[in-house]
Amino acid sequence: RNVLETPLKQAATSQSVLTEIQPLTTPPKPKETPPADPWTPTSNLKMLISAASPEIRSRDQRRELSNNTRDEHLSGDEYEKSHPSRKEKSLGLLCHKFLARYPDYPSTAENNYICLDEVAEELNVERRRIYDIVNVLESLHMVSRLAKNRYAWHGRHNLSKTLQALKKVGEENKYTQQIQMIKRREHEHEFDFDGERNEDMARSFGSIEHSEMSFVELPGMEFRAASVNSRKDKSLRVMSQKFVMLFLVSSPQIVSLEVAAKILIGEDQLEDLDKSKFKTKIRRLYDIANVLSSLELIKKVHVTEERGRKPAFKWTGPAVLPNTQDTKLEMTSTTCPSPIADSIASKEQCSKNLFPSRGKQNFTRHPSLIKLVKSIENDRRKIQSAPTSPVKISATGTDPNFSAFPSQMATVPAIAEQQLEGQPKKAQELKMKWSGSALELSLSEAAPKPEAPRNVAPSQQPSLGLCPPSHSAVPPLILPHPHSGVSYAIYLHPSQAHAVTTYNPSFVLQPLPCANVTGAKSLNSKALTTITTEEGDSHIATDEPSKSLTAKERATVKSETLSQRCLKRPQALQENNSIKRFRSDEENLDTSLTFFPSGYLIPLTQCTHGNKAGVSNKEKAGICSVQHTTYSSPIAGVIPVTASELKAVNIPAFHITPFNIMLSPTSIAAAPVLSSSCLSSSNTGSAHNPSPSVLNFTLQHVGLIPAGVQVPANPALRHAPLSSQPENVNLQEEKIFLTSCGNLKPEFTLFFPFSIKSSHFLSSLQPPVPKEPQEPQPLTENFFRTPGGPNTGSSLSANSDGTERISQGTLYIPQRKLEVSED
DNA sequence: CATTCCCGCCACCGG
DNA sequence: CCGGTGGCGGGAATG
Repeated sequence: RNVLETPLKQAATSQSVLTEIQPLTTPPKPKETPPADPWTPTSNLKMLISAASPEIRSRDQRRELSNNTRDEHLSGDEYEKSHPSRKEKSLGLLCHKFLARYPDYPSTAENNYICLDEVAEELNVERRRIYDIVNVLESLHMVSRLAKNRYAWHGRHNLSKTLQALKKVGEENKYTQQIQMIKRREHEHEFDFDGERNEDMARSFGSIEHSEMSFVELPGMEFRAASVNSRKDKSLRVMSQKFVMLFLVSSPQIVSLEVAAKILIGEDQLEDLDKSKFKTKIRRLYDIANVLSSLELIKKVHVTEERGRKPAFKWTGPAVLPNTQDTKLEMTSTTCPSPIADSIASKEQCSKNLFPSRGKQNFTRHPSLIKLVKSIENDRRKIQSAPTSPVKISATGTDPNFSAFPSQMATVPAIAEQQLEGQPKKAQELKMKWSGSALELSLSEAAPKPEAPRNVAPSQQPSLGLCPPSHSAVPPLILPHPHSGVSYAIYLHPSQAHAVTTYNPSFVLQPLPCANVTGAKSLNSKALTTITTEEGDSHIATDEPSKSLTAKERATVKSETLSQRCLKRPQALQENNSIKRFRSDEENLDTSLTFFPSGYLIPLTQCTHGNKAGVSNKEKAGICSVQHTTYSSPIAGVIPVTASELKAVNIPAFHITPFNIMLSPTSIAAAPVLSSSCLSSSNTGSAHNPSPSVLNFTLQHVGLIPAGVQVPANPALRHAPLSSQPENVNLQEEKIFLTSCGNLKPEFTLFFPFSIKSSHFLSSLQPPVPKEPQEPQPLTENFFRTPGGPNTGSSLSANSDGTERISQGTLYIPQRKLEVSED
């Protein structure tokens, strides 16, 4: 069929098109392509430029010249056709145009409706292409379908939430391990896989890990018309989500197409490396990647492994912070116990459902996990009682607005602004964004030495019968494996802050936990303590490193455990009873998420329509809906709710977490900025930097850091090699930042983002994993290939090359085997 | 030749 | 039953 036709058509098209034939139905002449396009801010321009290869650009210029001066009067289609350049028709470009039409952060009030027909027409493309774009946007919840030809534009408001959710789901799915496995396999390829140990692992992964997953819904919009969110969502959307998950889960946030494709395929059917299928998958991934690139969430790079150079993409989007919200909730929870709590649980459940795993039996609870949970709960209590607990603060403000914030908090923004000063444009942008977003500084401390993963005796763990609601708190603790460390976040803005935090693994600095700091912190420390048995005082810097890592891991694990538990519960999701139960159980907990009958997760942030619609009927719905209402996005304003609801509302709104200042998302640069500032001396002239004093001030203010402690501006930064190359920049920054951290205190250790330990630990904790000492950590594996490595034991030594080794106070410069190169 | 990915056929599905 | 959706894969551009 196609075979025959295609050739003809194409032949025809290619030629005729060139000439000028275009059976466009489009009456109005589009000619938006030209410079006249209203690109969104600077970013778009940049993107465009970067996107377009030099050749194209030159071509464009030529075109302009030839065509006519940039006269407005279009000479018509003539030149239009003249751009046969394939690139000009690229999805990425098209996506840019598309995005240019809508604001990143549309106000709720606006009528952000998208009519596909219109758009297609205006952009002068076939509808089909629009679908491609919209579908991936949908996967990020940047748009939602309202009806037939209509979509609602949400922009980046929920983006952070979506990412968080995706990350979580990704973690639950053990994507990290899957990636690992694939890489390993490929590495040892024909070597055969029947290897003893590997085999086991492979098996387990293969059968168990892959699960089918359906679209991950977030808050806000799904339900509406049942019709709208008809299930059966197949690929693109889901594929896009999975793809994103891979980034969020892997530590160097780089994912190669090949791996992604394999994983995406693998899920359904255990691999049968169907070649054509693989090819198709790749094609689709390119489609998705193009859109994501337009969103500036990823960028294309190449990774050079021993096998050669492969196409890959690097995450450039906002770092997905652990779970700020949860953290916040945790803190707040004290004051307001509420239904919110379930949200997390429900969330997990949802995700679980999404990823049905075949073997329930597979889920094992790791004792340590259990312990963790418990400890957390305890912490919570303590926190509650604690005088200084943040809770109070949040409690204080009844008003969801952040105006209510305590004075100290208020200062933060100001500081931030100051910091921003030196930068020309960005600074401004940031400022603008400020209002809406929180500035995030995440500090984490690294652990110098790898420690044995678990010190804790298994026996100790008591098992909890319930799904620990508390876990709501957990999420925050969970840092992506690579970065250990607790981060505290201060939300300047209400939850929805689209704020994309820049929590970048690489930049994470962890302050040692101070005893009295806020809940989140305390949680961590406690958790650690408990788990680790050994150190009660987390506060002391020394042990921190190991602890923190552990903590993270544990947290992670724990979350898994929880979710698993949830699964265990009989059809909890679907049943009212179960729901009720949840409620009661979790009453004390607060989470930002609410359980939704539909099985979708609904983020607080966006529930705008939610309240009207769904609520009324069923009790489940009622419950959910209520919560929804409660959460209604801050932007929209507060929606009146019942008292109980109110509580809930407040919580989310305030989210004041101990310490995390989030920079506006857009400014991915944010993190970098900070870091650069640190080394400003050597660095280019970007100017200013957040002086350490400011930082200290802030930290102290917040209470994260003991008054005495100071974060020095670090001279050490200078050490960092400067490279003019773009790619290197990131690394440098990372290093630098790290260094500075190290200076912070003797206790502080530099922490390399890709540290093995964490992952290592993680893996060790994982239930499903067989007895073997372990496989090499995920990260490690990617970047550092260790020949014999896998079995080395828990020590960092895993990196045979020593790359991973970290010593206190030392600048740690990773040597990557893999090289990432810009396109 | 390899990578990237546009184009559009056509199955499907929701109204 | 029809028109909107969107899976899917050929094969053209590009590298």
